[in-house]
Amino acid sequence: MDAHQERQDKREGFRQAGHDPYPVGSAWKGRTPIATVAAGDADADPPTTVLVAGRVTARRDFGKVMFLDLRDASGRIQLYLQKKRLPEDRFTTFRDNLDLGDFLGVTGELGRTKTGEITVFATDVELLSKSMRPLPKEHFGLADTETRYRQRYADLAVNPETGARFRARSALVSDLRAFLTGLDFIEVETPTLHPIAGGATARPFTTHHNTLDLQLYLRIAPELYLKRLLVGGFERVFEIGRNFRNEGLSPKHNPEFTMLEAYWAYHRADDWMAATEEILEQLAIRHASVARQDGDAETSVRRGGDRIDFKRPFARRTYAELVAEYADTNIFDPASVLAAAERLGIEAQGKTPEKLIDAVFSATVEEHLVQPTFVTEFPIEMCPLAKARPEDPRVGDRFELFVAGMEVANGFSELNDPADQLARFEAQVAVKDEELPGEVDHDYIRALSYGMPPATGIGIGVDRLVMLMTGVETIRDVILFPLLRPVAVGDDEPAPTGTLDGDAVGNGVGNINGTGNGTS
RNA sequence: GCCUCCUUAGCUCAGUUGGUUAGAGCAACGGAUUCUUAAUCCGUGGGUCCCAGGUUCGAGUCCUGGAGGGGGUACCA
Repeated sequence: MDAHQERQDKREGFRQAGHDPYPVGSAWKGRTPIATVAAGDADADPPTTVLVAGRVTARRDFGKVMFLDLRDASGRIQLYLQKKRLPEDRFTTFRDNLDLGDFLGVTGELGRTKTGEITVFATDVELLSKSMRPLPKEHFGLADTETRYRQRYADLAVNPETGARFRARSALVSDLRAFLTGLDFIEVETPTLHPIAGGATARPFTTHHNTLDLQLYLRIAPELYLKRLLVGGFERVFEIGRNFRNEGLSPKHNPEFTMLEAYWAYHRADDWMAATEEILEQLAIRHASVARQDGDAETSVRRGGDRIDFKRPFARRTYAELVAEYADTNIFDPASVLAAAERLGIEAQGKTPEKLIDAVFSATVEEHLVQPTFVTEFPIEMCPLAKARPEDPRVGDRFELFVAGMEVANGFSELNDPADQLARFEAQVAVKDEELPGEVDHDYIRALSYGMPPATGIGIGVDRLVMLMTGVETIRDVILFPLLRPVAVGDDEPAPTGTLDGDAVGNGVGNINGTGNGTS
């Protein structure tokens, strides 16, 4: 008999004893979080009565008495079940049919065991949900990376550091939002279904809308919509949302990822650099403690063998001087760039000049940008949506922030000259590259032609930021359900058969038409 | 896409130059046990060694192909 059959028998055992294995359980709505109970007065006389609920994660059985560990989102507490303190037959039913992983609701008195441990001495216990599959053993954890990603629920259930990392992510995103709203930015939501995939260079996912018989793209960036809002008079806007790029997977890339984009009228790229280093320094102080060791500065994180310090100000280096330093190349001299590509074994054939420069930069400079560094003054050809710098029109008024060799943010002074923008769009379309838009976004040009105030915009890769702050080296560790190739899953829990009004069927058939909880 | 490494019980892992019936801990099952906490003690069951071929007297182990995953690389503002 396999483990699943044993649990089916136990579930039936609960039913036979009059316990619904899947009750609505609302009596525990008023339960106290376990951490709060555990911090309560265990020595009160008379003892405090408490209600707790959670998952059973350990069991120590003494025949007529039983210790359980109960865990909820806030923490863990020990339960003490004793036959004579519980209602008739309750102890026997639970002793015989309880499994690790089951959810219980418990009423009890807060007290201490002989060893002094704060414990809930149960006076009543209810099964709140039966677990039909053994969780990985808590003590050994779940180490297999594939299982942790495919079955994140199991990873979260047994590996506390996983849950902690995603709570840190949530808190960090809240802070990002609070920082911007504190500067009077307003948060907006723009379309993710785009008729033209613009605002970045990337291969898009395609999809189709039936009623309009329309080919659509999942957005590769929200940029062009957010700037339309600048035209409309929103002077400070931001969006936090998902972008989709149909490209390879790597420790730094997931096909869908979270981007913060923010646009700030009457400011220029320099202003975003200053604001960004302030934000990141604060985030490091507040959310990166798990990535630090004793004695590290409060603004620093560890990554591999490196200690990265987010203390302001960050380094500022121009693109040209970095390429000169690490590749001994003059980016403004095509012959010099070509020679560098040859030295580095980069295939120049079929690459536009700016792509070739970028390839040289990636191969030689990126790995050296470990400490937070703003790279500035990108060649203007690499900035199709940015203004040129008035001091040197060969370069855009643009920066990228690199940390640990990763691009974390990208910002510039936004091009608002409609004629210039149209010319650059037309040049992109002429290249006929899968990663460039296939047609000019004339509506965007029309918007610009109404007049867009001078402004600066920034995009921050939220997943990568969370990686840095939580000290992990793969993006899959900060995305709850990273993309994996699907595999067939066996069905070991057949739907109940027989009469539909039998007790064993319960309420399971009420939703068979597929109406979920969503609004419609 | 290419290179490379990994895949053994529910989980974490052993498994020698190819050699008897593939092991351990935890989990599970039966029993004992009224203060344990990785409880303890006695006993039991549990395997598509990722899949399919091949070599061999004999394959978890060697070879070929495939699948899934990790890393690298390519691609990637």
